[in-house]
Amino acid sequence: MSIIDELKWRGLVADCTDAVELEKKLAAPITLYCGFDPTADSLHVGNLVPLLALRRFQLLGHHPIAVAGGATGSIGDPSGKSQERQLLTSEVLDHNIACVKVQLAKLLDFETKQNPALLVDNASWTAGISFLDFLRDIGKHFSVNQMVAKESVRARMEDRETGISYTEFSYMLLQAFDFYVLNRDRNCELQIGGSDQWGNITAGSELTRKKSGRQVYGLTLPLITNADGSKFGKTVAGAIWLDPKRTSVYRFYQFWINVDDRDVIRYLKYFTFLNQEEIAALEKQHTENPGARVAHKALAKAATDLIHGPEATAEAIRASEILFGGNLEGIAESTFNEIIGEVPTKEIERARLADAGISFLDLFVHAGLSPSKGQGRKDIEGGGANINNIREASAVRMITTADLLFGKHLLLRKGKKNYVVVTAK
RNA sequence: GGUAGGUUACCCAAGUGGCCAACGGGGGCAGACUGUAAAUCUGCUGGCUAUGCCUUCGAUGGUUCGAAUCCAUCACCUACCA
Repeated sequence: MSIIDELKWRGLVADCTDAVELEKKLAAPITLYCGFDPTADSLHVGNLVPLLALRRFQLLGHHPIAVAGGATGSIGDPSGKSQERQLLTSEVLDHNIACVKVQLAKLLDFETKQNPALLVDNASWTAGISFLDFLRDIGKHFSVNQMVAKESVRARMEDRETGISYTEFSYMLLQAFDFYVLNRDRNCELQIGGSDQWGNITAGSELTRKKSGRQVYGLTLPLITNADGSKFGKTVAGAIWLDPKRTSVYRFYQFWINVDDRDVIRYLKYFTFLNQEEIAALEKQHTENPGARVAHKALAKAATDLIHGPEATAEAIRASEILFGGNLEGIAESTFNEIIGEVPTKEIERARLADAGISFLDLFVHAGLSPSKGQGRKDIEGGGANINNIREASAVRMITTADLLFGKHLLLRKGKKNYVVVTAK
């Protein structure tokens, strides 16, 4: 199967330049790139689609280049942003790049002899260029009239309240320059990116054509949307990150388990490497018996595997089975220990549980399940609070050492899904 | 620079002297139903040492027994004019 067919059945082609020519070109291995700006010290699930797309290309023999945006990231892409952004300090930027590079490196194959992936930083070719040279060599090829017409710029120009700084306005030139340089130095002929990158990508292919007379291509991936209209990959607590220090493996796994029924098949296509037959089989099972959530489990397992590896995934699955598998009655200590470290854990001094103990309300707030005592009282009296998986509706019920599981732990829960283990020490 | 209007809780938005911790909607949290789903219905949605107390309606100062509401000054925003 060609890469284009592969992307098409997965619903991963939003737009591309000159589809016919591009398809011919892709019959033989080519070099392509995708940029990732280090806006934080971790990528999040939203970055996953283009990143996995690079890998899909690699699996079918093409040469992927992941570009860490040391230069572009220092400017800030106005695409899809309604507000001018705060510039990152160079220390933060350096830290972010270092972290993001590690994550990029995990999902691409740099070892293969055939078509090893490449990781470069665009700061390496922009750093040495003087402003004057850039204006003369690159700026000359851009028409401000056209730049202003691009959606990302126009939206900000029309919004008189926020406007757009000259810095962000120039972002497009830098990204276009990347494409030109990568084509010149590495014979890179295709750039992929999210659909919000369309303007930046076409700017790059035009610059390359004007400067080197070479035809290069662009392909954009769709913006992922949730069925209920909310933003993909964002929860109230914030983004779902790839870094386990920011989003625990358990929470990462749970994120996929909790995907809307209407989205799960689409996401299997977007976020896993399961093939057409495998996904069709899952779709069949999902349609026949959605309650079994076979597709959700497959999605969560595959996605978590990909990012965190099979071992951590197995632990997250096991913890999920224990917590959502029914009651904890007669559970073995070793089994219970499997959920520690997966769900958030809080410590409490053993002395506070001695004698009269601590009120359930105070314990609940201590565990961080409620932001304040007022809210905690409402949560508890509303019947949403559990200790050791038994509902406790009295805020003043005293919790003592007698409540400890295995003489050590308390399992608190708010609602159906929010667990915290409180450990006495 | 002139004139008019605005600034209320996470967001939108009522309230124009006491009944206001502040209507309503969205969002969020929780409960019921279910499948750790969707839809629906219900409750909650400033804090506390809690039948009461404290802080909050752009900022500061004032009038009043009493202010989100009236007055003054300042800041910011919007519209029209220059």
